[in-house]
This record gives sequence, C-alpha cells and structure tokens, in this order.
Amino acid sequence: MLSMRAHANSAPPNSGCVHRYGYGVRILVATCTVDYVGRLTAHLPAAQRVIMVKADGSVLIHADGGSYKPLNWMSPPCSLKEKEAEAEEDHALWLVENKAGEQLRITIHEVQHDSAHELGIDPGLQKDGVEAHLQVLLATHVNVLGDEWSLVRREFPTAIGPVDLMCKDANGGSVAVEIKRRGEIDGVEQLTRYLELLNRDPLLAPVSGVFAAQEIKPQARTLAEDRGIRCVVLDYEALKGTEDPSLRLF
Amino acid sequence: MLSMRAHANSAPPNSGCVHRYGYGVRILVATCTVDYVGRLTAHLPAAQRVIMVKADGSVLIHADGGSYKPLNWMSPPCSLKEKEAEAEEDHALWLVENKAGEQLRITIHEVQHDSAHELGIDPGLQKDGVEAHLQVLLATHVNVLGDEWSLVRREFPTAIGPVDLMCKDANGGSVAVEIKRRGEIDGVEQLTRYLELLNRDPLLAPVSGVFAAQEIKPQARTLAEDRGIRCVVLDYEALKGTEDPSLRLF
DNA sequence: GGTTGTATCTCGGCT
DNA sequence: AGCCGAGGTACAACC
Repeated sequence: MLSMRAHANSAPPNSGCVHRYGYGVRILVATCTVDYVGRLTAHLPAAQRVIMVKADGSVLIHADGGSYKPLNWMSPPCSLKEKEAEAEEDHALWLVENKAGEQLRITIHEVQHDSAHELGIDPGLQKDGVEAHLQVLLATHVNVLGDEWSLVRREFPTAIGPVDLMCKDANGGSVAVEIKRRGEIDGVEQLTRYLELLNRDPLLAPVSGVFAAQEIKPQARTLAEDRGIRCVVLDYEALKGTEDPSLRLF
Repeated sequence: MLSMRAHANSAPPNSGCVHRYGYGVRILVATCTVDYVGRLTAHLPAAQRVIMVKADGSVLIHADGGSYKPLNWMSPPCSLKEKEAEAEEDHALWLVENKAGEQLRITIHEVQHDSAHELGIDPGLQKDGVEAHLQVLLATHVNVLGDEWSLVRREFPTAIGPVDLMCKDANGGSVAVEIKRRGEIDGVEQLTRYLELLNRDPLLAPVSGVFAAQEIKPQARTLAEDRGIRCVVLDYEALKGTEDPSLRLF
C-alpha cells in the first residue's frame, strides 16, 4: 500500500493503490494519456511526458518545452488513487481528484523512469522590486512628484478600497496617487473610480490624480491625460539609490 | 561539452559547460541556492529541490508543494552555462540567461539525483468549455436573453475592439452583449466603454447592454446595474444540452 | 512586434 | 471561506 519511502532513490517495485502524503516528490517519465474534467474538459493524447507528484498529492504533467506551466495538472489538496496494471493489460490508471470534484485521469502506457525523493520543507522565495516596495519608496520620496509635496498616508482608505498614496501638493491640494509597476488601462480606471468617490467628499474635494508607474503604456497615458490625471514614470533604481537603509522592506 | 544524450537514462559522468538544445529533459534533485535578477530580484536559500531543464533551455525549480508554479524559473528562449565544481569546491554554478538579460544563477551544493530523458514532440492539449465556446453557444440561443431576440452578429466590430454579441431585442432595439466565464469589474468597464462609443453612433443609438457570465461577482453586478446594464447568469450545461451537434467547436 | 483579453490562471492579503 | 488585487503573470489571437 505504500507507494514511496522517504529518501528512496527509486520507486518500490510493487507500488500500491494510494499515494501517501508527506513522502516527498515522485518523478515519472512515461508515455501517458491524460484527461481533465473539471472547470473545463481537456485531453492529452498519448506521448512521453514528465509526471511529477508532490508530497501534498498535487500532480504536474510536463512536456519537453513550453514554459513553467504544465500541459495538465491538479492542484492540492487532492487525492491520488493508483490502479495497478492488470496482468493482461499494459497500462496503469491514476485517478487524481480534489474536493471540488475535479478529476485528472492519467493512463500510463510505458514507464521510462520512476523515482522518489524526500525534499523537506522549503524556506521559500524572498522577493524584491514589486509594487509594495515601490509604494514604500515613493512614500518616502513624494518630492519626486512635486516640490514641497507631503504624504498624508499610504493605503488611504475609501469605501471601494485603499488609495496607494494620499498627498498634499505645494498649495495644500489633495492628490490621490495610484502606483503600478506597469501602468495600463485598468490602473487608470481604478484611479478614476477613486477620484470620483473622493471628489464627492466636500472635506477633501477637489482631489487631483497622479498615475505613477515604472512604465506607462501609451493607451493608458492617453486615457489618463484625457481625464486630467497626470502621469509620472518612476525610476526604481534612482528611488532605491536615495533610500534610507532603515526603511528597507528586507 | 555534451551534457546529455538522446535516450540517456542518467547524466554523463563528466557533464560539460554548455547545455545542448534538443536533447530532452534533464531532471536534477539537489540541494541548491537560486538567485533571479531580472524583472525583480529574488533569492532562494539552500534547500533540496527538483530542477528541471527542458530541451529549449528553460529551467524550473520546484519545491515539494505549492501548485504548478515553480519557486523560480527561466522561460525560453534562454541559454544555460554550467561551470563544473572545481576540485576543492563542493558546488557547481549554472548561469541561465535570456535575451532580455534576465539571469538565474543556480548553485548546486549536493546532487541526489540526475537523469535525462528524450520525450519527443508533444501533440498538445485539446480544450473545451472556454469563453469562445460560451459565445458560440449563446449566439445560437439569444432567446435565453429575451423572447424574440435576434442575433445581429458575433464579434461586432468597433474602433476599440469587437463586441461579443450584437443583438436586437423584441422591439428592434440594439443590445450589446459582453460574455465572460466569470463576470468581474473589468468586464463591466469594458462593456461600458463599448456602450459609450456605440451610443455616439446615431444610426445605432440607443444601445443597451447585457453582461452575461457563468458567474457574476457582487461588485461587478452592483456596478453594472448602477450603469443600467442588465446582468444575466448563464447555465453552460443547459446551453450545451440544447446545442445542435453540428455547431460544436470540436 | 505590439496590444488586447483570457486563464483549470496562482498567490497573497484581508474581511 | 470568499473576495479582491497583483503577477517575473503566461499565453494566444489579432492587428
């Protein structure tokens, strides 16, 4: 019944019916057909592929190309039932199913490789350079947006969500700032909704808008400027260069 | 210089400096540290992971959990340079780089498994049940939207892109229909832009709007109805059940 | 090649 | 648990 053991370098000769959780990654290279029935239906004709089964039961079917996305897969948590090939048949059937009833049926025709490996817990990825960091950086350098500008607060709350930065310009006027890594139409629409709402508040109005991003797509710029929103392209490296080390996220 | 051979079941004992394209998948299980420098910077501390190198040079770093997304990766096309561990050092360095100058540096501390496999070309995934199919189905059943409605055309062209369906209601009024699998705010904004444009055309105006989806998020519904756009939840299975077999996409 | 819109998106944060 | 926004989004279709 045990389909793999910790630190095993190859799969046991008589692999069982149920995949056990917590025993590492199993890697198969095999000719297989795969059918997914769930949020959509999809079918993979017979071909040689890499099948990876992770400790949480999730399954990935990779071809020798494409990017990191598998041809087909099942996300955890899910259960894997393995039916051994019968004597007169030349294939095994794996039935992978999750709580929502989505199914992955893998028919294994010929196995080229089969091994299992214990990996342990991963410390995880450390990121830098994303929107959250841009927001922190710009919040400490609102002068980039205009002389004598000051920060009111980050994540300024509104009924439809927080505005990235709320500032005061040199004349004391309120300015809502939307920050993106890449400025596209969606971001302009988002800022527009904020501005419409904020300008209904007599204590704040008039509120002007700034759309700030490392890169602003032409269509987004056109839409923004047509609505009286100023566009500012941010230089991440320059902002980072002037950064006070004590303000670092990491 | 040759790092793997076709149909090899294990990596050659003296793997070289350059990964050769077109020779299948290489799978490593090893303790490694990984650094990505590109659109962001990211770091993976030392841990045991699965490293998959595909024929096109792309690299995937998988942990024993999470979903199909690798912890870190490099998309093709890219080149992989492998520097052998020197005698007194206990690690090898892989340098993966793409045309844009993004880099993945993989330091291999200890190898638990190393094998290569020729897979051949994959016939690819056959899908069903996506938005294109919903559009075809609804186009043939516009009566779902209202009695005596008729289809003017699918993909009705406008200056800012095609409207999914253009219909006439029982009174001969024009109706623009936006179809999504999941109806969210973006879809409402998209339809709003179409309606604004279409209503500037005196030959068409007035044009009303229908937002049709298998599932409509509350915020999207609120926004749509506030703008006078009717929301319709589609039953995919019911539409499919009444389908003329000759109209199938597949 | 750039742009647009979808995705079995995935992933994280927050309510 | 659901909702919402961001992503090294990836990916395909279309212009």
